[in-house]
Amino acid sequence: MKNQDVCSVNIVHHDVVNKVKEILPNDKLLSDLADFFKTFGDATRIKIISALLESELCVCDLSNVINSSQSAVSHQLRTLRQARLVKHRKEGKTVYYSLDDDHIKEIMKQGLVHISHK
Amino acid sequence: MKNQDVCSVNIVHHDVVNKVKEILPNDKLLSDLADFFKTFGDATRIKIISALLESELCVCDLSNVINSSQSAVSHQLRTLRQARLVKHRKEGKTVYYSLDDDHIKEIMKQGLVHISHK
DNA sequence: TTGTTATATGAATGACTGTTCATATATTCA
DNA sequence: TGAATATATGAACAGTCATTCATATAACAA
Repeated sequence: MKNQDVCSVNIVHHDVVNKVKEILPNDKLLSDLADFFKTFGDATRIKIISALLESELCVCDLSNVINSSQSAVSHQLRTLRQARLVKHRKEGKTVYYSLDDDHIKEIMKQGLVHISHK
Repeated sequence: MKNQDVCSVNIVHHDVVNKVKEILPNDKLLSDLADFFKTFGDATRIKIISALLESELCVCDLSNVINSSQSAVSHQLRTLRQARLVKHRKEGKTVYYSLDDDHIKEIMKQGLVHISHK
């Protein structure tokens, strides 16, 4: 299935491959990391996160700010909640969302720096 | 279509909404940012990036290190190339890939810190 | 209780994406 | 030139995902 069988015979750099294999984090961790970034990989969610960088907001406000339907926002907030990127508090009928963590701001900043440099 | 029509009548916080709307980056930038993060949002690509954090590698080495087929790796390298996350140099039949930019290491580090804290 | 409003959610749909398989290209070697 | 090897790529397929629509839930007000 994998081409290890084919390729292991003629690996170009045995030593480098082995060294990298040792240092590489395990699959579970890397898969979790991919899932974490995947959460940032959608325009609607990025807009929600960006908006929440500025201020706590309720669902209706959010849907207004980023110009998406209430349902779409609600679905994406669910995703963000499950990824533990946002937290929420309830006040009567209204639910207020905010960012869960300061790393998020840092990651967004790094991303912006990167794409601005290109 | 959007629920602005419904919701603008009874926005809970007019002032906050307007302030956030002003500060929020434009759609194009946020969309680019989402695309940037989307590139990190796949296990195969994260593995490739992680491997390249350690050392420059050719396609065959990469496919060995992360245990994926040569074709799958090649396809994902194309994606990473288009996102300008990796660069490559050719030496005979062999193509060596490496990370394009130091921001990438920083972003990976931040991501790891985040998921490790949860 | 009844009506209204804010939010959540399930189902359906269309679009997107990653892998595989087969094949093409390019380079080296005999 | 012909064979072998490293990499790239197009097509097809399967799985994933974001949105919409309809509806449910929950809280408040009359």
